[in-house]
Amino acid sequence: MTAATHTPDALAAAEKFCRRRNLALTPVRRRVLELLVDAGGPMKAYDLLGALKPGGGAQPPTVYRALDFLTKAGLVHKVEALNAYTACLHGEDEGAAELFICEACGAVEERHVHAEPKDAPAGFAVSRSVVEHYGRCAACAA
Amino acid sequence: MTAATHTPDALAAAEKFCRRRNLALTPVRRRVLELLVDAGGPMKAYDLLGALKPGGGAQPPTVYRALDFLTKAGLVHKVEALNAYTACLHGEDEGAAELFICEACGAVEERHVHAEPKDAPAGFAVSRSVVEHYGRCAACAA
DNA sequence: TCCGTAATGTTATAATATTGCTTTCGCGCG
DNA sequence: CGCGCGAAAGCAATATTATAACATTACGGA
Repeated sequence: MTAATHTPDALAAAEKFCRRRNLALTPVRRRVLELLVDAGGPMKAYDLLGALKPGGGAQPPTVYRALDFLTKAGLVHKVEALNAYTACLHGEDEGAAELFICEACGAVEERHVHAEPKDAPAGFAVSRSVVEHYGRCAACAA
Repeated sequence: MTAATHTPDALAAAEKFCRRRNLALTPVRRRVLELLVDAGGPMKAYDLLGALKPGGGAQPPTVYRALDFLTKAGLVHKVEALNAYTACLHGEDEGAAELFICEACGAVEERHVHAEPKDAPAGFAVSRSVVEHYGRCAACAA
């Protein structure tokens, strides 16, 4: 079975989100999202792979395709500097995600930026931003 | 020979920078920096590797160690979302680097942020930030 | 000289990600 | 029903990015 400790609403919300947009939240995709939600923080693709099918049956494309779908849907973000992936629970389209990653406990907090960068080069049109702050969260402060 | 089209001052400045800090800008490190400066934009580690010793003699650790040194010295930045590396020519320690990367021509513009993020979670102490904006530069505007 | 340290060389392998092709499945339609 | 279509998943192979572990060299000081 797939019992889990996640906030029960998170997956239900994702399902509603997908249904409204006519996106197919298939079992594999749902399961990947569930693993990320339960983890409460970033996971590596190969850890997801291992967790997906403990027997070792799943292949890399399975998880990468699911992550690709979830990322495009906005339900997951890639943490670029960690090569990891984290669930995004806000449910609505927002500006660029800004991530605060605690290097001690691994927790990720997410904020959303609506403003364009103030100091962009003249004429530069931003289409996508990666903003990641590493440090220590309040609970892990030295 | 190692003739190059780089701004002649860039490497001289890097040498001065290292001398003042007692950092060893060895031939390999210098050559990697030179390749990045000449490229005028981000390069992948294995492209640097290929360019370092056309005969194929260089091994991955050679270039990764040089990049590690240059990154720590602040002379090179890793472009996280591209798994690439770009020369940083400003010469002095600054706040976090903020990169504007043109997806059409590959050019990278660099700015420096001195401010802490305004919307950090309470008590979060930032030690390092990754800020990368992707889009089109003025010259490549649609 | 002899040692200690920093840098580099060398070999192997780990970790991350993609390509290309096949198979399955649900669904609309004749 | 039976067929064909398209989306998703399975599967095998391989590409790309990065590191570990150990040997060798070069150079400065005791």
